Amino acid sequence: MSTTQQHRDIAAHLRAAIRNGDVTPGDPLPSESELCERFGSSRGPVRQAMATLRAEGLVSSGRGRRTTVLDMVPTQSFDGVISYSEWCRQSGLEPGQVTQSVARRPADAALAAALGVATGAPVVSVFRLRLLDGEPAMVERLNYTLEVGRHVLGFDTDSGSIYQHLIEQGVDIDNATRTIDAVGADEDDAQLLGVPVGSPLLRVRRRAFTRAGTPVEASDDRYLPGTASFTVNSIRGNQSPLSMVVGA
Amino acid sequence: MSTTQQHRDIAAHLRAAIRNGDVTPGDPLPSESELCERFGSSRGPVRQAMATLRAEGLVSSGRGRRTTVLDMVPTQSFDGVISYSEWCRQSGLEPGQVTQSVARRPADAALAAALGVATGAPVVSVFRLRLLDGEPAMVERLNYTLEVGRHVLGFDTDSGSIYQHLIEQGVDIDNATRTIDAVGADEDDAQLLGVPVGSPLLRVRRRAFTRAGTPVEASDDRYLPGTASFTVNSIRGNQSPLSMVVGA
DNA sequence: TAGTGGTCTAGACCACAGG
DNA sequence: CTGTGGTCTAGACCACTAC
Repeated sequence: MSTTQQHRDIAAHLRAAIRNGDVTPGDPLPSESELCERFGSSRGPVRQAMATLRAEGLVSSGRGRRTTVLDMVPTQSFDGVISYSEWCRQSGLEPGQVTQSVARRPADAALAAALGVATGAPVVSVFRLRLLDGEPAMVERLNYTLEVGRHVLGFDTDSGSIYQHLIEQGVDIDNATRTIDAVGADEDDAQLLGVPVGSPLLRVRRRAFTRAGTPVEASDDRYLPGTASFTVNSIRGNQSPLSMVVGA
Repeated sequence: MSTTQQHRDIAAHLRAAIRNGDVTPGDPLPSESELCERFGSSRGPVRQAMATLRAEGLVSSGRGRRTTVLDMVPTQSFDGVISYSEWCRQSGLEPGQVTQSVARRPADAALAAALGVATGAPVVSVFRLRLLDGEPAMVERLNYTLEVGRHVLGFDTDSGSIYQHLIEQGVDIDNATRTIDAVGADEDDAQLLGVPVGSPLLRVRRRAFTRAGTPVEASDDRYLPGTASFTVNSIRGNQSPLSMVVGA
């Protein structure tokens, strides 16, 4: 929104050129001075646009070298990162959900630690089977602090995106951490997804925070293999925001 | 390396302050003008340092707001991303490897596509069990184009990092894409890792490229659950370089 | 050696959050 | 309102690559 920003225009223009195939992987992008002329701007906005593309994993650059196009890697908005419904829509697929339970209950030690509350403090938990184009795809276990979860208790969890609902209620969700690993299906997972107990599932645990750093959500999503995978692009000389760590 | 760079100094100083606990999650960082004074620099380098911290998921900022510290999230160098040995060392653990086979063989259709060569063209494949502090942790299947793989054929693959060796040979590895999902152990995996066939494993497939975009490596690593997981931090208003995609 | 991207300066205006 | 971070300008020098 807001007025047009040069660096966004420039980045969008280059992104489009890459996606259209006007410049193909391995080709150089126009030089910065050329882009300055073409967009009638100074070097600042051009460099900011380049930094964006670099962060998205679309291009690689370096001293003396021309900036070159890498293989196209899809990126994802924050909404798509945190909301299954939004992710489905961005992928052109139909999300669905079958609520198993919505409950206010006391937090066990692990959940309390994740949400930054005392053990036994009340939290709101949602347990849903999620569908992809009508087929079982993921088992979702959401847990919210009471302050946030109270907006969930009065919401029809079969109707769609809880995240969307929370944003509309003015809940401040600013950042999230996801931890990805593999687990075997437990009995609930197995029954809902229609696979044997112990079958491999891709587990994504998510913690979401306010701007001030207060935890608001701690969740556990388990995907059927083949329905979802994660892709990340790393470039030499960049620190990767994704890290592999030892242990569960 | 090279002369001291202000933006790196500033970023390093702030990173250290965060890790030392001088500023704790939720606290504001010094304002940009304050940092300009303290480091005797103009705003450019300060903003570049902030952009780095933001990309690393360490801080969150926005118009009018102070830049605030998020929970500390480990980041990873490109070397750590691509090299198991380097990752272990960064984690303070001892890497190990037991080579099962090193072979020059013709590529099947899938591998040929991944490496950008013709089906049946010769490639170099390495199959190793990797250890973490002496215990089985991961099954590694590496595949290189012939031009790169010829440096591997004469290398003692039980001695350590192939990536390190390739870099020393002057191989140009500039960027890599990792795709993460879950699979069941096949017979080879099961035997080497000491788990039943079908047990959940975390699979990381990696494709590595030169600056010009030529594929050089296509690999498949399968981790025992509990030995490795991935963590990523996402911030509202940023595009995430990690994306979740439909399908295997 | 010519041109590139990386770094830096010293200014400026604006949108927005907070008191 | 004041101060913040976001955006932008118009210059400059340097390290490096490719020729």
